[in-house]
Amino acid sequence: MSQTSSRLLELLSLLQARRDWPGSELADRLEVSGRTIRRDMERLRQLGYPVESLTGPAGGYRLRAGTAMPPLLLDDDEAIAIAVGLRTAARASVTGIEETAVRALVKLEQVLPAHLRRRVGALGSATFTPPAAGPTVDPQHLTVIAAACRDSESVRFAYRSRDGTDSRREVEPHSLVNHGRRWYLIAWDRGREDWRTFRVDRLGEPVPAGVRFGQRKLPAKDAVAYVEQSISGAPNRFEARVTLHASAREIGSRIAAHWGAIESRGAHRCEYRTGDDDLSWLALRIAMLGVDFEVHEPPELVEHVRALSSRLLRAVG
Amino acid sequence: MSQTSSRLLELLSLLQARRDWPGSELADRLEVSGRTIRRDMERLRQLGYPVESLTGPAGGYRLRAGTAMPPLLLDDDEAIAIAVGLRTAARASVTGIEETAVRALVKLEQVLPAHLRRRVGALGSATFTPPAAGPTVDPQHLTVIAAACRDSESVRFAYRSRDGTDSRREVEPHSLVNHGRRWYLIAWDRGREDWRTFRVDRLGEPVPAGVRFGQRKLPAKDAVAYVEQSISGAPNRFEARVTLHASAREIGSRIAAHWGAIESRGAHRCEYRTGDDDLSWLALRIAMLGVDFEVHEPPELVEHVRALSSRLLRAVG
DNA sequence: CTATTGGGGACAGATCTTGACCTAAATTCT
DNA sequence: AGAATTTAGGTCAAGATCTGTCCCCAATAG
Repeated sequence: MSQTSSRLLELLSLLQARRDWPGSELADRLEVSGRTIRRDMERLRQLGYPVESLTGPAGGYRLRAGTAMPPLLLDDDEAIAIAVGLRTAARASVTGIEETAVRALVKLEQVLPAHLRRRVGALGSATFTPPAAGPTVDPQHLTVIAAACRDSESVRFAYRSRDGTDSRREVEPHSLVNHGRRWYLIAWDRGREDWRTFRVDRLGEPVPAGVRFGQRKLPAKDAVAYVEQSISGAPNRFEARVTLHASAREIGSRIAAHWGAIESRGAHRCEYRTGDDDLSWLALRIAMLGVDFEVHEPPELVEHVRALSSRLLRAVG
Repeated sequence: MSQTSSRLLELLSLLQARRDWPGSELADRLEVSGRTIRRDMERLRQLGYPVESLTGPAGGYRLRAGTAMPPLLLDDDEAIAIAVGLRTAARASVTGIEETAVRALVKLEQVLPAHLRRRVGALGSATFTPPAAGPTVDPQHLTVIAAACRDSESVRFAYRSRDGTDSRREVEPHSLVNHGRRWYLIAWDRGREDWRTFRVDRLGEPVPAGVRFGQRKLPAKDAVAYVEQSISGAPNRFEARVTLHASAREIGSRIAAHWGAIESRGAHRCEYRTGDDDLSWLALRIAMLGVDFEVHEPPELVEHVRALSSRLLRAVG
């Protein structure tokens, strides 16, 4: 039944797997006549997929880039590569596509066969994460929560608040926001009967609670605004000010805009301002620039750099 | 024409965008009767997509994970997120999925609409790449070459050899191999009339030459073996041996296996061996572990760490 | 010029699709 | 327990679609 539909899908799959396909080969593979293949191409074109064709010997069909995305037909390995890629993109915190990456990840994981999911999990744990990078978010947590947001389903999880006390929460998730290298969950806390923001790196074992809920109105313009006003009272980070012995041009080409501001201080000097929660990570980020520098603020960073320096000296001396 | 096929695709798209869909809403949206929706679900199930359904109020349809990947129907933003994610996965050089990531990227880029490709390019340049990480590969180069390998199409590019001489090449690409944090292209060099391996980070402006060719037989067991025998004479890297002041367990949990070998030297000591082409990157990777250490080899690394230490000391006065 | 490959019109028979109507089963809410 | 809601699916008839065959045309590489 519906042989036509499945044949069209298979055709799309073949056209994505290789660039050029002679019609006769397609007819052979799909066990239909050449005439039907020509008609299928006509159908695909009518569906909006731009199929190019070349006549003559060495001719054939070819799927071009069009104006809209066609359905992607992936084999197992490709699906895994995409899942792994999206996980790192979701963690990146610099490109500005983290939230979209999570959305795509939710879509992918919803239909990802179980055996592939296991392989993704195994690969994910092999990724190199510098310990100085601060607490990292489990991509699995992100997808569970994002799925719950999308489907208006409440979630239960364990939470460790800033002061270290543990608790169990049941919330109605509203949205998941990436802000300043951190993920925040905005949700209505069922127990507290109020809105709360949770740092995703501080919650554990999120599980969908299976209870659907109606949308509540967020007491802010939008989710990002809410996060900003929630965390503004507790910036929880170090703001560094350093002078780099290099031109602003030279440095600017090597640093993404999200990572701090650069101001020129002459041909061979510039000032770099950047912030972070984690001193080690902050220090290394500056050291990685590979130029001489001077740390002005904060005093904790001065102390940290000094400690790092002596550790390195001990290492070789 | 072929309304059924396009409706099935739209149905798949809707089922991927949200989890639960009441049949009536689907019927409404697709402007068909409820009976047709039920029949479509039957069709999808026969095509192998596991559609779950719940009866009663709050019931509806839901696409579950099955045993095979269904076609992924992405919106523009999601496609971009996937492209960006795959680019970073292709560059990762630790997870072992780089080659698959490139293959998926080729598939995606072949059908990626032009306006989306521009957005991907813009985002890619905003990524943070530590300057100490050594020469990086342009993902665009990777996809051009991988596509040429897949489609047996020859390629032209500029190449700078190890000793710094520039040349233009026209080759018949055989395969693209990721080996030891580097990308290598194995190809038949048309000008030299022999097999060559090229480091992808040293080639520029690859363009498909439009000439198809027949497969030649590679003079080695497989592509990986060929790369290994080609580069074995020129390891071109530093091998570090350091003692870390921490237990092997503690360190092992923070380092991916690909990044080096760890051997226990008692409860509070372990030996770490790792290699790299770039001293800065090597030094920082060790420093990032956040524990005290001693560098034994190579002497260049000792010197480099000493220099880094004094730079840090200068930075804080 | 010739062989090869896609494009497509016409036709007939087979097959599929759809909505309408109806009954059954499962599940939630009252 | 009972009412309401939602999916499941059988049946039917009218209409649309699909397929293979046969045929000729246009473009292209060698």
